[in-house]
Amino acid sequence: MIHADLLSKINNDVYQIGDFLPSENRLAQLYGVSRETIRKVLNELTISGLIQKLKGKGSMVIGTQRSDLPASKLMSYAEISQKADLAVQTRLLERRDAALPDFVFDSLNTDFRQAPVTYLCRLRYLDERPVIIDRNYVLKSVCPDVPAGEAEKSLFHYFEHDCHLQIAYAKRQITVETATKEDQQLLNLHSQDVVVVIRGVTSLTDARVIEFNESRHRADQFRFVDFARRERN
Amino acid sequence: MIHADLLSKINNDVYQIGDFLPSENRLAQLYGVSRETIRKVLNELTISGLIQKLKGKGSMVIGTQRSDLPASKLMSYAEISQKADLAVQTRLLERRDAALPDFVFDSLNTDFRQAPVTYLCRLRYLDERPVIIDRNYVLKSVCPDVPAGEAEKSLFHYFEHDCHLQIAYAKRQITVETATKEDQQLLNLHSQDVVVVIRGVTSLTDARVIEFNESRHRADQFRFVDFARRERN
DNA sequence: TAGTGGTCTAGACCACTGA
DNA sequence: CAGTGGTCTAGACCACTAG
Repeated sequence: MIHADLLSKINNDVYQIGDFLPSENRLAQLYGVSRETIRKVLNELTISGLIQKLKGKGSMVIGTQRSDLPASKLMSYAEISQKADLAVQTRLLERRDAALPDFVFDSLNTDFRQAPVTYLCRLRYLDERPVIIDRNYVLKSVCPDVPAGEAEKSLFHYFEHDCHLQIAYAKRQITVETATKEDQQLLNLHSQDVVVVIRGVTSLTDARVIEFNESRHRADQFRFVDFARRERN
Repeated sequence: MIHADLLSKINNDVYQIGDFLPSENRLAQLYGVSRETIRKVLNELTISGLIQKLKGKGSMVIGTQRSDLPASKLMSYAEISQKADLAVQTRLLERRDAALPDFVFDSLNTDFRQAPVTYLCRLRYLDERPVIIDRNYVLKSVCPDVPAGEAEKSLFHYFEHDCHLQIAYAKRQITVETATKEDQQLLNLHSQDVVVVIRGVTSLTDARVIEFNESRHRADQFRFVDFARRERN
């Protein structure tokens, strides 16, 4: 893959921040493809915040993946941990069949009222300390069951490799809320502390919803990195 | 613009969530362009989270802009307020020449140590209540001056329309921190309260940095909406 | 089978940068 | 001026979906 090759060259400083990539025509020659094909790859790198194209000059490297790791990408906790090289642990606290509690999420998703789900509650540790409470509501209509063993590893991995379901996108919302009794207990917080709450819906490539989730983070451990491009009008 | 036209049709429910757009070939006919041109537009809508393409079936509408307005887009506060139709006010608290305080931002940007900037501190009100403290450090080398009048309106508007500088992208980081004395005073908080802090760097289309900024939000008013797509491997 | 999106091509013309 | 990226085209072949 051309994308993967350029990506690794950027991440490994073959092309450093501030450098220009070879021109589109040159890259087309080098990889033996047409210029439009190269442009599609460069476009992806642009969106990811790795390069900036300068008209008449070339494509300049402006970032790497390793520099802002725990980014806003759609990655599972397991994947992020692995990339970030952190000492991480997951403990499954609860796993049971349930109905989707309709008060938990936006009123918008009325289609899923009382839908049967597998409810998972997991506690994430960083350096032996609990930092995140993860709750997942996996729709049984899409994924009938989630083995306890898999839940302790990676949900995404289970969906994609064992169930052959392709995760495509997610909508998430970040807010800050006062810690509940349960938050305090599980994350070792005090009554006046707050947690960062991320609620979201995850969907597949065929646009079916597969799960709703809520992630409650210790505020002092929370960090969210974002890259945004301006809409050009 | 084809992009704008499809966008407005999605936002105005001409194509509703769950509907399929006309096929790529049909759209190419309708707009009198080639299919590849249509595909580029649909690709942008896909990235924005408005449609999902289903192989062999078509492009389904999965979201609108109005449904998740204050998104992770790169927009100024003035622009977001306008779109969201909020009763908003901005008060300029301070504006002076300064040197970029090197302790404020990542150690990475060493190029800018002690660079001359225009420092702005603004307080944002929502429904008469102060909710955000915005600090900007505008590089004088790129934008020599920022009139007080413009600062009270929109910085982005001033950059783009008066200075003819094109904003291209920004890197931002969200954290939660305990409120400083100044936070408490300006945002009417108590000593044990926290604020959501967004720090960022804004760059132009020619990859020059134009400003650093820090945005301190009342935690109870903070909300961040994100759409993320899974990298396909 | 016909229709859909996924990918790629070879070529054209433009606007912009820099020497 | 030559070289760069920006945009668009007309056509090809593929894999997938549905009837």
